[in-house]
Amino acid sequence: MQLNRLIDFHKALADPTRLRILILLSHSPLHGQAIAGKLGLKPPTITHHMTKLREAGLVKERREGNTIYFQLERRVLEQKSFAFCSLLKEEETDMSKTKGTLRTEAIWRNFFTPDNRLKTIPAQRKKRIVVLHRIASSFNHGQKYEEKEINQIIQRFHDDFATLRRELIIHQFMYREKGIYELNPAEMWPASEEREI
Amino acid sequence: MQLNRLIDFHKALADPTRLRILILLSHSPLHGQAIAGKLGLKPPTITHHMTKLREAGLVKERREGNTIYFQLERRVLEQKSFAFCSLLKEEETDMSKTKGTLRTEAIWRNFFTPDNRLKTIPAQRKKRIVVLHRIASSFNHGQKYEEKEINQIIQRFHDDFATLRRELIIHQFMYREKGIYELNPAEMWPASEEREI
DNA sequence: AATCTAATTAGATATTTATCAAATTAAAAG
DNA sequence: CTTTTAATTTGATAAATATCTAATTAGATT
Repeated sequence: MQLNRLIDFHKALADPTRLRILILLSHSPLHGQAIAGKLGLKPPTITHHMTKLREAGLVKERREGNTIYFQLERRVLEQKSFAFCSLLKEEETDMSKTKGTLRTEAIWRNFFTPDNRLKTIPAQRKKRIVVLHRIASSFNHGQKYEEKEINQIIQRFHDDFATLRRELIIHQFMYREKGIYELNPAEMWPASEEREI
Repeated sequence: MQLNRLIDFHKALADPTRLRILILLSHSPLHGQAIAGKLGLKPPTITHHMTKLREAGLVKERREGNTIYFQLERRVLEQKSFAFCSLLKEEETDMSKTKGTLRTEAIWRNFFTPDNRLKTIPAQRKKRIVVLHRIASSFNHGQKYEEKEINQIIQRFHDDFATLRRELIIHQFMYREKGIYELNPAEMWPASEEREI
């Protein structure tokens, strides 16, 4: 499991001293004693923290003569910041693959072609919701979309993107603000089946 | 300082048990005993962890009869995941507002050590101007300096104070009159910048 | 070779924290 | 009002960890 890497990353950011170190390094690279000086700590303490930051991949170092400069790895920071969110998303799609109920699958078979096109928009509300679920899942949580992009993506399923777009809003899969669309959190999505709890 | 909130957030994600809880909740809301069962832990332990997750804003709860369902707050998770990156970016733009553009910072990183020494005198005129800017800024407008003082101050940056002093004059950062030096008004200083990216 | 400097390691201490068993509380159901 | 049930609080324990001083190491410089 690579959960451990994730934990080490979050542990690295779970300490005030280390956050302050990273903030300092965001201005410019620094060597150990400079950091110690600015934070009012002793060099061994800095070594301790730099070890953890290094293990998390958040800093790299270069030697210059006798002194070692530490330097922030911004890209790693950004990648790992979202790692857990991504993991949850994977889990989610895995789940819906294995857990999609028979009933749902039947609806899919009826309304989607094998290459993922929507044959017709279901008239019955419950079936329509199931279909909308699948369409909404092609968008990413947290990402903002312009109407053009929305239409494009919906059109991969069906040509009547206007109706489907409106349905996504009506049933709270997404919301619109000043022409920008974004997914609602999954908890706001309508349940497509009975509750399982 | 809202650093504490950030720390609490990362602490929340810095424990394997809590990550597993969040993964469970990403599938569906669950009540305490269910979580305890799935993880092979006792209810008090779950209470302990849910307290921390709640304080970090990562879960909310709803009561149903006697049992309490916990539910993941995806939006909060996504927002806070990037919070520290955003903070660093703000820091950075603050820096460049007060101290110069990104390009300037790159030059600084290349030519100055972290403790403000000039590694080498840039050969390229534009870069030299940027460097001279920083050195000239250590003098006060309106104050008169003797050559000895000038040398001393420049020497804090680089041992070749003669060259740098001459450059400061040539590029009109300062002028000399009867052995007395003084800064020119800032409007006479050469522009160090082309444009920001 | 001898010395200097920055960094690291080792060892000690105090704080935090993950976990559990036992006791208690809160709310619903009888 | 009493009982039931899930959750919480309390108190204890073991593990992790942030910090320091003192000793050591790794590289440069003389």
